[in-house]
Amino acid sequence: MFTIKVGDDFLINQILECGQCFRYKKLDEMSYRVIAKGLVLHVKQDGQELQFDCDEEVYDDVWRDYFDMERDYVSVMDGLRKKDHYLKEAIMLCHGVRILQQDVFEMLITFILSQNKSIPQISVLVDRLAENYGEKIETDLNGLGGLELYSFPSSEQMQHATEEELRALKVGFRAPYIIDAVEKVVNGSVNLKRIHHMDTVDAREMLMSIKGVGRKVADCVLLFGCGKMDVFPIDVWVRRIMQATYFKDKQVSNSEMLDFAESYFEGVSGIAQQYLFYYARTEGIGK
DNA sequence: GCCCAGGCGTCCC
DNA sequence: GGGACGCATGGG
Repeated sequence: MFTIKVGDDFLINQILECGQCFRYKKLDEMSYRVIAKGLVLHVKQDGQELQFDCDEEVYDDVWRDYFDMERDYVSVMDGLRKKDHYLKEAIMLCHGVRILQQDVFEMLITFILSQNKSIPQISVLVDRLAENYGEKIETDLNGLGGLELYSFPSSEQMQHATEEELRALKVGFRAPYIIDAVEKVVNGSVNLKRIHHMDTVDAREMLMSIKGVGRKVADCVLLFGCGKMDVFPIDVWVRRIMQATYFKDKQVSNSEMLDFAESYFEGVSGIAQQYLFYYARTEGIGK
């Protein structure tokens, strides 16, 4: 057990439920189980106290980075709040959201799966891939009652997966996309070891060489798996809220929206996107 | 049965 | 570059 103090820029429920993470389970009010980095974590927040069921060393090695603890979200929010009343209201409700630093390969496959799926359905598919290709996680936790948990597979663990196998897991038309992604990652033409150090534009171009990876999926991978804060994934929800706010009086294309976002949000468009996304979903904007 | 879901590839202009 | 359409599958 390890406990730290957090400010009001950290709300575990908002962080996990804002649509970036697909491998958590709510156990109780502000209490969750998360599977990430080949580990199971139980985390609970009680006001300013954040409790991890691990020791300090594991926190320092794994979870500090995962929860993006070194980034100053207070400053980011201060900058964004000043810009307009939409951001001000979004941040008032979503001030506890942070961008998780998740595994790149997991994000790649997860967001390939995400197309034309609802968020709960994506979780089902991700779990199914983990159960079939990942490793059973050994835990010494009490109260799991025989529950088996599986880590998300590495590219190596998936490299012999076949299209028929994947279709049997009900990934549908995304099966060949996953095959192509695994192949390119394994053979190195998409180098995920180097991607963190690459320029956003180059990294995006590399990801988009994979069949089934377009601008939106690539930008989600860059944001949630590579720490690139200067991207702006546009999905149906972001499109709705952007039309309802910054582009009230005219229909705009995605590229117009992107041009606007990348200059207006000044290098933290990805974080702004996440506030707007969570805000749009919780407030049901455009629905 | 119909529509929609964190889109994308293909075809066509 | 941009619009129309098909794509597997499941839920409402």
